[in-house]
Amino acid sequence: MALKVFNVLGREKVDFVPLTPGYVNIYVCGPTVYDHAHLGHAKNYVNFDIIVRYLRFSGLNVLYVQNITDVGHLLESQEDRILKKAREIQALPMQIVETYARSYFEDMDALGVKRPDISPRASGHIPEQIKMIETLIAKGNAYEVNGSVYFDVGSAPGYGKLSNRKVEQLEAGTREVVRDEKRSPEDFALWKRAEPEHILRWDSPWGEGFPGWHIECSAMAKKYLGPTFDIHGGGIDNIFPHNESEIAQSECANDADFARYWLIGGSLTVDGVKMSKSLGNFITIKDALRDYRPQVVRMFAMSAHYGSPVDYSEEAMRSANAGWERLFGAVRLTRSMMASAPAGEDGGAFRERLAQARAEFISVMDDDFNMPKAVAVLQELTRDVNTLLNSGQAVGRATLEAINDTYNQLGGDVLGIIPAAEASSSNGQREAGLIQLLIDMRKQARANKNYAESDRIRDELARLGVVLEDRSDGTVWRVN
RNA sequence: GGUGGUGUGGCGAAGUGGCUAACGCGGAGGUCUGCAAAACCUCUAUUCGCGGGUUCGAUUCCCGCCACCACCUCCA
Repeated sequence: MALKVFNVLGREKVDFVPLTPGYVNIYVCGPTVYDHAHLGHAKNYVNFDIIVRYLRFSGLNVLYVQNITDVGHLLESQEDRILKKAREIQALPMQIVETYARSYFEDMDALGVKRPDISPRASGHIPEQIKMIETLIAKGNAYEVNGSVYFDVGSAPGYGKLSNRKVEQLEAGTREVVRDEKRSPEDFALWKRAEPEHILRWDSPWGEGFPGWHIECSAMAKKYLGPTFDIHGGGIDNIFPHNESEIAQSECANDADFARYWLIGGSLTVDGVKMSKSLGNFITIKDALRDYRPQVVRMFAMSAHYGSPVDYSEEAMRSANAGWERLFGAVRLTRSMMASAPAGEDGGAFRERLAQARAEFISVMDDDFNMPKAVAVLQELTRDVNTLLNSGQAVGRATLEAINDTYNQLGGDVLGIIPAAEASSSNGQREAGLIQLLIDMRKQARANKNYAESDRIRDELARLGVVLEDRSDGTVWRVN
């Protein structure tokens, strides 16, 4: 395969060559679970979901690890985010973590984001983190002060290579307490001494404390993917200091390259400003899913290249919705025609069109996962599908099935925007029967030119969310 | 101040050294329909932030400038 990716480490588009042919190890920075996930998370994780789905579609064996951060993030005030939340609602820290970790998975499941193969938690990997910190101290890359351990940035020659920062350019840290202890302002914490009021604490060789934020990803990536692995993903807002620090720690501790390819996703913005928990300008995934189908949120998430920002607005969501409706309308029509289509009949010409769409789709996805263009390929195909299906000529079942398969694979398996045909329940069958009865009654009314009655049936059904469309070969319905 | 990124039609957005600058949304007109809806067709950027340069030719390469965003402090 000829997959190319834009490697942020080096800032150029390069051929993607897995470390082990046929296998891809990928690590993506996961959320800190102290609140419900918002659309910014949705964009990022949908993007990486599609990347993983496409790698698998390409025949690669993917091991996908995404952490859950449940300890270690400090606020400006030196408070732990999770502890702060716990105090606010009078709950144990691990209750908070559990609540929002579940919420996160609920949201991702709802969005059709496939679960990572491994979702390790920082709090469950304290020994691994301690061990890595000990290694760093032993090798002279870290030092202990008053029960805390800091990474000596000056000892890591490559520090800054991902974000193109030089240590001397960095603004000095502003945290008084931290600054006093650190040898250099740019050094960062690997382990923090726990003050008496700090509930989340573990024993360590340096006394009771808790791990710094960056070390978890280094320790867990190493545990599950090895010292060197293929892809590290994350959001642009974590490129510095988090990702940069991960690299420094891991490469110093392991004497090996860390991730070989860095794929960094652009932020979701609102009115041009980043959507974030701290700014409070966020829309939760749960809220968004009350108004839009998960497939529409996915369409929105891939309206720009994964590395670019996407701006949220009602208009953008409506646009994504309308675009999705057009695509799915063709799929729905294909499926409904399959039920009554004549068997046999090859439809050779259209098979070629489908093969062309598939080839184009692969070609654009191979080019650094160009999702907007992949959607465009499906939109162009949809024009031809609609033309065929509305041409009035009989289309054989084999052709319809080939069309359906193409949508299922490219739009369904890879992009996750075409839901599989749902098996109808007995309730569903009863509903379909009742609607068909009304359609038959309306047909009779129309035959009698009793349009007042036929329009009444159509309007009443529309009020219930059932839309009727008259085609030359009969009336079809759909639930809006 | 430093670093990274972006600037393409009413909106979102892809893209390329030169064929008609994708695709979607929106808008206008048309076909079809009892009317709709859906679909399809046509139209909707002589132009790609601004100024130079390289070139036979640049939106695409180079330089400068302007604007916006992100990061440098917690955030995917």
